Amino acid sequence: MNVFSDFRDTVAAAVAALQRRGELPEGLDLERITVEPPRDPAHGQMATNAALVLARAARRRPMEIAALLREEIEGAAEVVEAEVAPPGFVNVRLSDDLWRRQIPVVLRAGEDYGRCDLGRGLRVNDEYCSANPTGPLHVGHGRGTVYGDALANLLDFAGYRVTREYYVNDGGAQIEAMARSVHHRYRELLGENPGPMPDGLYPLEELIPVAKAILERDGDRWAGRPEEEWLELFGREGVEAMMARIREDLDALGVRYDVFVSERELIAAGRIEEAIAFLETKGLVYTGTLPPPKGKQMEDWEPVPQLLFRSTAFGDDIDRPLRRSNGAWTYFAADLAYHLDKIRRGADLLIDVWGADHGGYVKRMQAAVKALGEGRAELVVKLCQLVRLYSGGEPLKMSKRAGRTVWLREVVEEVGRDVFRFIMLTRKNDAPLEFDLRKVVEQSKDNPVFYVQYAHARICSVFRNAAEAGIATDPETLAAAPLDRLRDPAELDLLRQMAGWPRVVEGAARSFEPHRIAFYLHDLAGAFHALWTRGKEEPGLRFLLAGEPGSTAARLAMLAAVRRVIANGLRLMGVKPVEEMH
RNA sequence: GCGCCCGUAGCUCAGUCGGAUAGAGCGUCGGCCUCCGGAGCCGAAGGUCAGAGGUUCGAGUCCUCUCGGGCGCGCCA
Repeated sequence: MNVFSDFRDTVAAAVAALQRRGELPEGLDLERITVEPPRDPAHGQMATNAALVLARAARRRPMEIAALLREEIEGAAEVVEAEVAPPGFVNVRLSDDLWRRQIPVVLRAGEDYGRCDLGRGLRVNDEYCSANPTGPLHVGHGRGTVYGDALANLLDFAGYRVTREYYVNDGGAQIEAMARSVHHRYRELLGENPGPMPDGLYPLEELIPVAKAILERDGDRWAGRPEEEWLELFGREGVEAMMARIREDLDALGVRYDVFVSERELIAAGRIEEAIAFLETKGLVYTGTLPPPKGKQMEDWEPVPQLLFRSTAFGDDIDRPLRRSNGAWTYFAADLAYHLDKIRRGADLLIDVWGADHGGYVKRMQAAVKALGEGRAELVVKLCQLVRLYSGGEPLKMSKRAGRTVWLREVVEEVGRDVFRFIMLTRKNDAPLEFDLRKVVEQSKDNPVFYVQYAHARICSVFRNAAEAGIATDPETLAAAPLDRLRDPAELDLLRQMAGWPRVVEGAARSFEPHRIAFYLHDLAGAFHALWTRGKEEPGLRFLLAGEPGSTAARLAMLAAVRRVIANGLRLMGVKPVEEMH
């Protein structure tokens, strides 16, 4: 299917041949054998460590095994040259033709080029963003949201069955706080002058329209009434309005979900009791008293017997409370119900994307999933570090106080969806990310998005020029192109980079690291830009050559394939490939 | 005090399942626009991979410890 997995088969065949000849023992562990393009081009285009890995079990010297492997591999198809390098690598040069033949492979596969079956249809539930419905999304939410969305694209492409999910925390104390905030605004609108927004409530301006809508519909009937009468209504109206706003924010980012799950509905359906009853049957729930946290001053700490989940049985540091002293369920209890719900809906792998400030929650949730899934479901938590926002080198403080928060949508509207998404994916999820608003819009040089998009646009430009010159660019012509005209090292280098795409997809999917796509595309674009500039110095290397229809067709086929790979990569990132730069 | 994450070039960061002489962008210095789009290309300088042990044929990568930074640490979500 791709050059790398094919060569892996070649190596495996060579090992098997040596086993038949009695040079290597049977029953070797081939798992640790790797096949990879060496960093140093002097080491060929493909290298394997097979001899090094097998030496111990085979009780032979690595160099001896390597020499034997070299003989076998040299006879294999597409291998031009194989050599042994100390301490026992076998380095291989593959035929130019093999690389050229990747062009029709790419063109035929089209949008599916790079798709693989790594996931084998495994059902993945990918939950990301899940911001509380108490306000619009801010910039900090954007990173996890883009990460989770790109990860979903990636895993889908790698053969997983992905559900994209948003957990709406519409049931906790924060909703009551929002309800009171709306009521406060309601009283303001009635001219009651209730004073400044009390601490712990939300001073967001975005809640004023919610209060206004209630006022217009219900008049002053909730004024001066006890909380029990209006709290739920105000909370529900607030959640509805904020979720509508959040959906707009998600739209602006180009993020779509399959499922929104409401915490309130789970609770109303008795799912918490269900989850806890299930754990009780396993003997994992008990009433006990937790020790005070060490090293942290807790003046008001009092020993309180609570209903606890025995998470220590699954690697957590302490057992975790399920009920508060006032009898209410903890957030963790609701999360048990929610994760049980995910498992029951049929997920083999759960992915939770959280902010780094939730790191302390990982162990207990993994313990919970182990207990609830009885070992059948796995929970992977990906923590996204903070986004440090700057403007022209000056840090922007993002405090919770009203007016200082930077809303996601403002930023997306300012820099554009594609730029925002790409930048969010230029860092590993567990590394902090610097985002400078002004640099990103003013200085495109600092912006890897444009570098990649420029490559795509330049290729499109070549095709526009070809069309103007009356050169055929239809798929049949490109498919019939004499690809052996592609002989320049820079051309072959570009083809080799391009052929690495399936390997990048696999690696990125395996490690849940969509950022690898961004770096790969940057490198691929680099190889293309380099070739482009060579054409300035050596006119014979230009893509469109008057009087040489064969070479022109071959180069157009190559460009079409490279453009395809760039487009596929950008698509997984959720970034639009552009045909022209402005 | 405990747990999790991080420490790689002046800055921001990559670094493949443990592979060979550690890379990119920005910044600095020097080159390339009669020519398919210069938002581009080529070159130079810049590194005790925080430190010390260990495992291994081989460690930026795995293990232990130390130092430094971030996040978190009953009944908040």
